[in-house]
Amino acid sequence: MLENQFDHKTKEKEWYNIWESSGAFSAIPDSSKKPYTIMMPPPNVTGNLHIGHALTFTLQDILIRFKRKLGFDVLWQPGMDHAGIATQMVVERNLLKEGILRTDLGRDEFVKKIWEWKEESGGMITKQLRSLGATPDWRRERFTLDKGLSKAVRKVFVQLYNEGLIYKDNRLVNWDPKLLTAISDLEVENKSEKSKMWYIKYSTKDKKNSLIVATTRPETMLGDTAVAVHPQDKRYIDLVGKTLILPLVNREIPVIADEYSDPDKGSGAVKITPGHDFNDFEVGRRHNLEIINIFDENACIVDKKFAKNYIGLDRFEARKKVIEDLEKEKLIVKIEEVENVLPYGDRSGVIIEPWLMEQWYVNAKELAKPTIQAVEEGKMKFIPKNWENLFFEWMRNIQPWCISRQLWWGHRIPVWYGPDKKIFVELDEETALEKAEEHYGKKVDLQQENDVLDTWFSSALWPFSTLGWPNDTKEIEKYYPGSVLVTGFDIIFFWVARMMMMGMHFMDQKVPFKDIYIHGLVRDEKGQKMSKSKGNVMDPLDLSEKYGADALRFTLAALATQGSDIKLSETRIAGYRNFSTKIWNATKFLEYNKCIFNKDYRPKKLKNNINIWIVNEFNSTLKKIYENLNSYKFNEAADNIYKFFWNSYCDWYIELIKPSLSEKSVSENISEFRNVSSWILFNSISIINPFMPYVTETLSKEYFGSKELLIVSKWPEPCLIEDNNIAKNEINFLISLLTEIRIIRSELNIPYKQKLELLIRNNESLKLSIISKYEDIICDISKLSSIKIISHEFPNGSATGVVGELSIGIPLSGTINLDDEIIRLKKEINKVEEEILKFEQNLSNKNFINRAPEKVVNELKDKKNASIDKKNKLNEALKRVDFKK
RNA sequence: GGGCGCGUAGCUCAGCGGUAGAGCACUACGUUGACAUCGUAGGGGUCACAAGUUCGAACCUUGUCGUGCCCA
Repeated sequence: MLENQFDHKTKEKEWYNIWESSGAFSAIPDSSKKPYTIMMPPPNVTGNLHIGHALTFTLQDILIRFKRKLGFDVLWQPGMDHAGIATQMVVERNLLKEGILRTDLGRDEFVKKIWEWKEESGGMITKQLRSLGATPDWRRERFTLDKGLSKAVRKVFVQLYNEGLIYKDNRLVNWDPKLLTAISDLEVENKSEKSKMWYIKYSTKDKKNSLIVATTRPETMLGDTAVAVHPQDKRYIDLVGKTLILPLVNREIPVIADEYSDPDKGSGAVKITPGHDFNDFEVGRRHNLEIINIFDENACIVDKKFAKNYIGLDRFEARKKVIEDLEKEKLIVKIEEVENVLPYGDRSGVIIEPWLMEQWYVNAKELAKPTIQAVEEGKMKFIPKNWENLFFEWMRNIQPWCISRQLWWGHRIPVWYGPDKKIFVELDEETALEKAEEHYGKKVDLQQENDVLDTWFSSALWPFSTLGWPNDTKEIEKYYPGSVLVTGFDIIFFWVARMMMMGMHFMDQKVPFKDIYIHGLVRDEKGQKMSKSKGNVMDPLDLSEKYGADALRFTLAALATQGSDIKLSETRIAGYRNFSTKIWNATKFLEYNKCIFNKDYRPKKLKNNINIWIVNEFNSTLKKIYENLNSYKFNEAADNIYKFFWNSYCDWYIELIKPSLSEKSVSENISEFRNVSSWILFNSISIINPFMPYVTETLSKEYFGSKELLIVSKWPEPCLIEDNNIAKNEINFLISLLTEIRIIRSELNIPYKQKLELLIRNNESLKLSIISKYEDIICDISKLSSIKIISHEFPNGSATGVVGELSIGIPLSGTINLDDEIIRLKKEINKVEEEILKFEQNLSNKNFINRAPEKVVNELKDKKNASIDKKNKLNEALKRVDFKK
C-alpha cells in the first residue's frame, strides 16, 4: 500500500544514494551508444547554491535524464572552478580573524592554507546539487587546479607563447588597489553615479592667458602632462602650442590639439593624464607625452618630484587636499553636479585605478576569428538566436586579454627568468633549467614568474581538459565536442567565448559544443534582481525543503521560456507541488481499483473507445514533449505534461472509467481498463521523471514494483493503435454532454445528490447511439435516474441545453427557480448572438470571401451555422420556460 | 549616446496573422471510496497608445510613451 502522502524529505535522500551507487550517472566511453555531452559550468569552489544555479542545473539535468532515457551514453561533466580572487579573499578574511596576514605566512604557507580550506569547506555546491537531484558523473569530477588540468594550462600557455599569441606588454591595466592585482576589463563593473565636476583655471606661462579645464578627478592633475582642446575649437585655437603652468606643482605642460577633446563637454578643454586614464593614455601616445605615475599599488600618492606635499595620501584624501589648495589659490571657478560613470572591481567593490605596468596578454583578436566564422556558418548555434548579435559585437571588437594576476592562488605562469631577465617559457622548471643551461653554457638559477593566470584561462579549457587533454583519450574522441552548453548570458564573454577560442585552437578547429542554450536570470516576483542587501533572495535549499525538489524543478522548467528572465514566486512552486500530489493520488486511485498492468502488456487492439482516446492523447503528448525538449522549450514541455496528466488523464479519463471499475459494475472490459489506465500512468511517470525524478521513481518502485530504476528505464515509445477519429469524436461528444449537464446543475443550483432525468430528442442526431453506449457512465457521473429518448417536445419547465446539434432536456420539479433558468438561457443566447455577429461581419465581407483561403471561409460558415442552430434551440427553450411561468 | 528586450485577466506569464489562453488569486456550490496540496461551475481583458500593411492584426511595419538589461 502506498503511503497516504509522498514524503519528499526522506525519499529524496534515499533515492539519490540508490541512483548514485547504481552507477546510473556514469558515462561509459566503451559503450556503443551514441554520446550526449554537457559540460557543467564549474561553479566556484567558494560558492553556495543559489537559485540561479538551481535553474541552470535543473535544465541541464532534465536534458541529461531525457537523453539518458532515450538511450544515449550521456556524460554530464561536473567540477569546480578554483576562482582565484574569490577564494584567496575568503581565506585571507578567515586568517585576518586570527590577526594573520597573508604576507606573514609567505606564499607557500598561504597556498597550503587555501588547500586546507578547500578540503574542509570548499565545494558546498556539489553537495547541494545532489539535493536538487542533479545527476552528473561525479566519478569524473574535476577541479581547475588539479594535476591534469594544470598540465593542460601550462601546455596551452607554452604553445600560445611560442605561436606569438601570448606576450608581455607594458600598458595601462585595470588595477584593483584593494586586492592588489590587475583584472580584465570584463571584471570591471561600470556604475553611473552622481559626482562633482570641478572647473579649474590653468594659466599660461606668460600669465597673459588662461583656460579652464573640467575634471571629475582633480587629484590626477598632479600627473597631468598636457591639456587638450579640439583642433576646430575657435575658442582655444590661439592657445594651441602655448605652455601652461600646472597649478600646485608648477610644472610646464603644453596645450595640444586632439579630437579626443569634446568641445561640448565641460569647458571644451581637457586635462591629459596619460598615466592614469585609458583615453589620456592614447592621447599621450599620439603626442609623445611624458607618462607620470603618481600612485603606488595602494593608490596612494608616491610621486616625489612634483607631488611631495601629497605623498602618502590615498586618492580620495589627495583629492580633498588638492581641492583645498586650489581653492586657497582661487583657481576653482565652478563646481557642477554631474552623472559620472565609475569603474568598480566586481570582486573588491573598490574603484579601479588605471595603472601602467607590465602584464601578460592573449591576442584574443586572432583567436576570435575562427569562432566568429563558426557561429556565422552555424557550426555553433545560440538559442535563442538573438544572442548571436551580442556575441558578434563583442568578438569583433575584442581587446587583448590580460591574463596575469598578482595573486598567489591559481596557476603560476610557466615562465622563468634568467639572471639577465631572459625569458624561458616551458612546461616545467626542469625543462626551463635545461634550456637555460643550453643557453648560458652553464647551470644558472632561474626565477619563476610570480604572477598566476586569470581563472578563466583554465576554465576556457574545460571542454577538453576535463576529458584528459593533452593526452589522447577515448573520452576526447567520444565526448568532444559537447552537445549543448547551458548557461546564463552573463558569462557569454567571460567563459563561453573563451571556451570557443581555446577549443577551436587546440582541438583542430573543432568547436567545443554545437548548441549554446542561454537561459534567463532568476528574479523575484517583482522582477528585481535577487540580492542579499535587498533581502529578496530565495534559497533553493529552503524551497526544496518546503515543497520538495520535484516541485522546485518543475517550476523552474515551467517558467523557463526562451529569451526572457524568470520571475519566481512561491505560489507557483506550491502549485506544482500540488501537481506532484496529484500524481501520487491518481496512483492511489489505481491501487484501490487494482489497476496494474503486467509488464509485457502493450495496448493493442483495444475494444473500448475511452481507452483508445486516452492512448492517442498520450501519443500526441509524447510527441510534443519530445520535440519541445529537443528544441529547449522547457516551459512548453512542462505544460504538455501538466495538461495531459491533470486535464486529460485525471479530470476525464479516470472519471470516465470510474463507473466501469466499481465492484458493482459487471463490465466485461474491466481488465482492459485496468491495463490501459495503469499503462498510461506508468508511461506518464516515465516522461515526468526527468522533471520530477523523486516522486516518479518512488511510484515506479512502490506501485509498479519495477526492478529497473526509472532513471535508466527507456523513454516511452508511441503506441500506435488503429482508429483515431471515431474514438476522439465519441469521447469529445461525451465530454461536452457531461459538461452541459454540469453547467445546468451548477447554474440552477440543483443539489448534487438530486437525481435527475435526462431527455433526449430522438429526431436530432446520430449521437443517440453514443449515448446509449455510454448510458451507465453518463447516469453515474451525472447522477441521473434515467435517460429517455422522446419524440415530442420537452415538457414545460424543463431546463434545456444544447450539445452540438443535440438538444437535451431536464424536467425540473417545482422546487427549482425558473427565473434562474431564464437568466441562464438569456445569458447563453447573448453569448451565441455575439459570436454569430462576429462571424457574419466576416462572411458578409466580399473581400473576405474572395481572398481568404477557402478552408478558412468554410470553417467559419460551419461555425456560424452551428451557432445559429444553437441559438434557435436556446430560444425554443426560453419560450417554454417563459410560457410555463 | 549606441544596442537588445519587454509592455496581454488583480498577480506571474504563454500565444506571435484566422472567434483572446494557463497557473495563482477571486466568487458560488460541493467532503460520493484517489486527491480540500481537491472537485464542479463562474466573474474578470478596447492584448500600452497612434498610424499603416492585410479580406482579417495581440501577432507584421513605423512612430510615441512607459520599463528593464547590456555597452560607451
